[in-house]
Amino acid sequence: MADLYTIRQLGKEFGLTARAIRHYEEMGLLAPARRGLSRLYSENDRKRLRLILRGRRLGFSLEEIGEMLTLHYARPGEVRDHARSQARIADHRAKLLELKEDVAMALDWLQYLEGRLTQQSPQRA
Amino acid sequence: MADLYTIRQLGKEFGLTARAIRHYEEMGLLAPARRGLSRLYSENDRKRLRLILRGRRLGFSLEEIGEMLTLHYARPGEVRDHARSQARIADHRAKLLELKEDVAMALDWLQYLEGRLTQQSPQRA
DNA sequence: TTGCTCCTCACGTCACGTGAGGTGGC
DNA sequence: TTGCTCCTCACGTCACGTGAGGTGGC
Repeated sequence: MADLYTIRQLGKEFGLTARAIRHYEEMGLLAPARRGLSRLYSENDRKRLRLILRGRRLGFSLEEIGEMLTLHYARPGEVRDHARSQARIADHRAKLLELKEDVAMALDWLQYLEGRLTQQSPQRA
Repeated sequence: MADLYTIRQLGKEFGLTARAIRHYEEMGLLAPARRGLSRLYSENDRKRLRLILRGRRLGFSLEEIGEMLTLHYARPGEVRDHARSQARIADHRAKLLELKEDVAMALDWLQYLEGRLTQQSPQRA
């Protein structure tokens, strides 16, 4: 009935080891159901994992990601420290805007490196 | 005469500990001059450090960054494995384009979270 | 019973953080 | 001599990787 995933299935889908996924659980970012000792991940767990991985790629710590997940899954009325949440969002936005600049500059840099490589010293068979 | 920096000066400028900068040297990414036991960083060392930090923010390993620095500072004729270098550049470009998407999605997400926060449950003093 | 996947330790690794304890030149 | 900054170990931390050794259901 419900779409359920084993840890290896999720790992394969996202290119993770089972250990990594268990680590996110140890850190309080996931709380899958169990069938006996085995973990069973719901569609919602899968969505949380997707958010976790995006946060990691962007350079956020698991703690920061946990905060944002709590904010994301809380109903607006449940959010405790409103001012703090807004400040964290502002900080993260600032970091992302800098990262955006970094990405653009790095893409230009790769372009430059590639140009130098292909222009001169063509493969002499 | 020459613009020279101490390890703390560079650390302060880039928001790093001296330990971090020494670590990059241990990993072979920097090779500052010495005055006695103390390290002295040139303008070129400073530029290398800037590139190292951008690479780190973008999620590359120190080993990957080292490769790219070697490529960057080599004269085109000196580049050994041409095909490999182009492949690495292509891989990094692909990663950066995905990261660009991640940044855009995360910025939208923050917008959404902030909207939910400010719309409803206005601070009741 | 054999295979496969799951599990829980538990030590290793990468990129540093953080003192501990000591030296050097204005 | 006092302060400051530098140094070299060396152990700690975060986010996992990587076996070791064992269990469970098709």
